[in-house]
Amino acid sequence: MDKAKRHELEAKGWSVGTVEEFLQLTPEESAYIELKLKLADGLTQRRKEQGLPQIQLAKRIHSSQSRVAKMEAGDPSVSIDLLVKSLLALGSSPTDLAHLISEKKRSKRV
Amino acid sequence: MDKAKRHELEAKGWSVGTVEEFLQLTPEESAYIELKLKLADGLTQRRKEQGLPQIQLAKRIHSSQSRVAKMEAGDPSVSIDLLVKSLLALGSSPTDLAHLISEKKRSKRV
DNA sequence: TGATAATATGTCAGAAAAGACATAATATTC
DNA sequence: GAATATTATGTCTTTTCTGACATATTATCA
Repeated sequence: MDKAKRHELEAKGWSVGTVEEFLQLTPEESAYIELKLKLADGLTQRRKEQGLPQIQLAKRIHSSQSRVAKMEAGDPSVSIDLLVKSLLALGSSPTDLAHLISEKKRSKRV
Repeated sequence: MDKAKRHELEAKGWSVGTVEEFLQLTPEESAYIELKLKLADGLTQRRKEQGLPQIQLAKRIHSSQSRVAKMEAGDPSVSIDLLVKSLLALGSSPTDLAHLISEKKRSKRV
């Protein structure tokens, strides 16, 4: 957010902070969530590279389309374990995972 | 294992292979297990660096000494999630985790 | 547009992982 | 080598995660 926008909002009585602040997350909690989101994004990326719909990936990992959707959304109900297993099933190497993890956050298109 | 040793064992009727072969693990399964062991080793390493006994780490992450022991042993009953959360609690950054993951296996002292 | 494919969301029973406790096995120190 | 600290193992109960299903929402394209 740029300074002008922040000041405009604050002038209108909004308190502007990070999502982390808003949700009262500890640094570890937000690090954990960001990690998960990086893996989630990586999964979507890899799946699309291989031209697979979620249902196909689901079959490959013996899961369901809905769970794949939740994985890619970084839903709280999915574990890092499942994400890692899925990435491995798509052919990611440990090094690939390391890259995903240390990568900068990719911003969402608007 | 060196060639001489292998031949010696095979001469005696042993079939020599990898643990992976022995346990009939798929590549993804063994990649998953190796990943877990790397995190487990990293955890032990970090904990000792900070001079903490397992019970102390346990308290910090609101868990128990026995679970920490199982984590460090890479026990099947512990998830990657828990390992990651513990590493984060010890101050590891995402980059640190990435390093752990892409590191070569450390051999056990004999 | 309407038809169809792809994704997202909500729910639930069963499976997996969690913390906790007791206790066994090792290290460490005196 | 006894005393103590640390780590490992086994087994409970409870909590969390999973796959599956139904269904809603959103893209894609004829």
